[in-house]
Amino acid sequence: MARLKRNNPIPLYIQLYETLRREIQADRLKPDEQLPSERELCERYEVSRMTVRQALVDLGREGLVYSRVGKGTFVSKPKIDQQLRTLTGFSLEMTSRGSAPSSRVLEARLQPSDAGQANMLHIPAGSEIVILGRVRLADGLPLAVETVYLPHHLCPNLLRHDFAVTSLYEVLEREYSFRLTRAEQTIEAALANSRDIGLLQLIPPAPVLVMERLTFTDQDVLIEYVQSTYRGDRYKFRAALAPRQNGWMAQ
Amino acid sequence: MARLKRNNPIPLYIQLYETLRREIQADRLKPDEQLPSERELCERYEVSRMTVRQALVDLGREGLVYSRVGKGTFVSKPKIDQQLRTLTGFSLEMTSRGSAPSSRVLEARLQPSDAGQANMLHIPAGSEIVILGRVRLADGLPLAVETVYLPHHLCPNLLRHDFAVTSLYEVLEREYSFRLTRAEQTIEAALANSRDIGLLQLIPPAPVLVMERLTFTDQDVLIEYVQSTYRGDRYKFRAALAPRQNGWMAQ
DNA sequence: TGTAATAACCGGTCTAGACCACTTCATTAT
DNA sequence: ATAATGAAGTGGTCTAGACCGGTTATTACA
Repeated sequence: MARLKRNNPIPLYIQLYETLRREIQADRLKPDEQLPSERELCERYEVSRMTVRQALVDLGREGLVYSRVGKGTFVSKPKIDQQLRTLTGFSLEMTSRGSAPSSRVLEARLQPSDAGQANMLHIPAGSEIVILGRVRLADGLPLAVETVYLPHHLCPNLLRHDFAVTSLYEVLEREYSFRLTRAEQTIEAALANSRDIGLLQLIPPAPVLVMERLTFTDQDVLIEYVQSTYRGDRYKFRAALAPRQNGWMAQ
Repeated sequence: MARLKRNNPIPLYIQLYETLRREIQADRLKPDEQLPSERELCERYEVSRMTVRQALVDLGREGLVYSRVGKGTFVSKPKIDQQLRTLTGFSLEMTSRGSAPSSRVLEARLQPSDAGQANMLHIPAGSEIVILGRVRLADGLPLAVETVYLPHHLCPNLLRHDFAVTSLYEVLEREYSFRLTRAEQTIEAALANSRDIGLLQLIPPAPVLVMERLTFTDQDVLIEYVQSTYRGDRYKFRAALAPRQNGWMAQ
């Protein structure tokens, strides 16, 4: 059992949160299995109960665990649809719902940014950006067309990866050590244009979901602008809404 | 200044949360105005700092306030687009973005539920449901077609209100004392059908956003099923996504 | 007068307890 | 055998402190 590191810039409750999350996502803790009680976790990890609760509360807010007074805390069943409140990439999302993700790269290049792109990414006009265009497939069927714009100076040499088989988010996290922590996303309906129709094998007129996303790192650095077009007949967004959490550990 | 009630089933941190929320929503605390410091709130309300923080954390999670280390906690600027994470009705949402909401009632009646409706609302098949169909307008222009299904036994005499001018959520909260606290919502793209085209004054083929929502009370009672069709050219959903709160109060 | 050190204050994290209501289960009394 | 009881364990809430690093205004020095 891993010990938590003291005198570390990473707070103890986040270390514990990530420890437990790894146990759950690696399936070492099965759905509906009971976690150690809060007081047991205190002893094992040598922290106070408030610290344990901060970790459990965060896990509960993300739907990974649920708690019952008098009984205990348990691992939740895995969710299927994309949870809007959770920031995941396409690959992770498809994997988690049991589909095999793949990609066909349409373009992967550098170019100087025009005024609009520079404004969107909060960089000086003319500075180089990485453009990555892909068709995203689930179980071999085209599901979305996605174009990502990144400031080149934040991720030099990004394009040496083959993004037909590699997850962009994994590279950004592992190789460049960016922690992607926040995003602003909009969703609207549109009619598929001729490009979408060809790439997604649609029959016009076809409705599509157009998703735009600005993703930020934990340092609040804007790292990507994504525009995705999803097939309207195959994709649905799901969100759990709550005007206030009823206590810390609602759900 | 109101005092918090002790020996009350409502936790102190929720009482404080609601006190501060009322101050903000009544505009007695203006955007970017600084709140009293955590230690000041401790003294004023005679609670410990952890309790104050639970209230502030909840306010922060909803975007009503934001905090800066070394500076203080401040009231956020009001948001414009619909925040997916926040549960609001159409009327409140339009008001908050500066549009005048109105409605045209298409149907308002009772009928026995069929199998599908009963299943959706978790009630016995054949028990009565209230059906309320409306065109929702913003500044006089049709924006959405909405049909709400409610179990009749939860809201008897609901239909004596004129829902052309009355907000359904306000009636449910004020008259029937339901606290609407949680919803499951899905969003997808579709082509407008002939009914939508007529009611929303669209020119075919036109894309629409179809939103479905199940709303629950604080007692976890399912109180409504809503299906809404929004004009794709006039409406956009916006969401702030976070994979984990970076600390409790990540803005 | 300008600047550097300092003290006061801020939110973020953490501790080591406490009491409560609820659940479960073993023990006891009927 | 069954029912009532009570103890043990659980999460939910709360207290009264503590230390840390970031921010800011003041103060003292050059």
